[in-house]
Amino acid sequence: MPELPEVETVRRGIEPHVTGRRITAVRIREPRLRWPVPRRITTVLPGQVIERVTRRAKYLLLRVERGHLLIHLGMSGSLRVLPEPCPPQMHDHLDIELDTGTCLRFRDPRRFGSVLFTTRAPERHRLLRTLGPEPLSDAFNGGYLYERSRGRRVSAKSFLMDSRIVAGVGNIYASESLYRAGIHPARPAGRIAEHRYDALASAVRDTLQDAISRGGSTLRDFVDENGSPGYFVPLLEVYDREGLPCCGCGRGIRRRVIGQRASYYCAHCQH
DNA sequence: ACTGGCTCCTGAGGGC
DNA sequence: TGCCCTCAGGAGCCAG
Repeated sequence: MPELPEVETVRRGIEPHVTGRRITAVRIREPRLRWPVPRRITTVLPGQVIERVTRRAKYLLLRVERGHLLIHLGMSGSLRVLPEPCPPQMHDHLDIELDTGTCLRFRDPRRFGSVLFTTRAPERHRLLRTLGPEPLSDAFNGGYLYERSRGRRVSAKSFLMDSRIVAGVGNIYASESLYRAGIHPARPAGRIAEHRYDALASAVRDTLQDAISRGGSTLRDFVDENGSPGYFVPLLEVYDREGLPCCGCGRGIRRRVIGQRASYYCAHCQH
């Protein structure tokens, strides 16, 4: 599933192909996503130039002249740059055709993704305005986490996955970061010392940054009709490794559901 | 203000 | 080989 590093990889992958390009047509084939794809983008977007592609949390933002297209990949969404027309397949929800003749195609079998359009400042959009700081920004640090966590009884893992606290840290990287920081995922967020939050903030940043670097080097070419939609196999130390030896102590990795989410950790190395 | 639980949907994977 | 059942998963939303 696309986590923040994959979304960033997708952003970097499509950026050179769409920036500065004028949209010639938008075709919606299957509007049913998490929210219906707004019909008006088929009339509003054509003629507009895509000025830049940015990311906020796991949302991709395509800035056009008179608004922003918000794209979320959900858990099975992908964006591909098609150099020339090719027949759409099942779950291909929409095409954004460009003046270069290339086509940006959005596909999402499980329909947890979304494609929305706003003419207002994107940070004011209801889905973006409640988001906490970006995990790779300076605003995200141990002191910030410590302050926000006082009095909170939720688990460290749920706390870290709360997008109002920090944006875009999903299930996989929450487990990985807590492991790196030596913090037990079920520990109440309000009962973690500040220096441990310093370690956690660094772990989150390093884990995501490592994965982004890996994504950048793993991808051959983003322009590929059949190939890679931007996913890659990240280097994971605990996620989905139940029963396998901990890289640190050799004891078995455990799996436990915390906050309705599978969590993986080492009971010996994390407290 | 917090917290936990529900929801959307499909494909993968296990059991038989 | 094939069918059926269960379930994971992002994250907004709602109820308590």
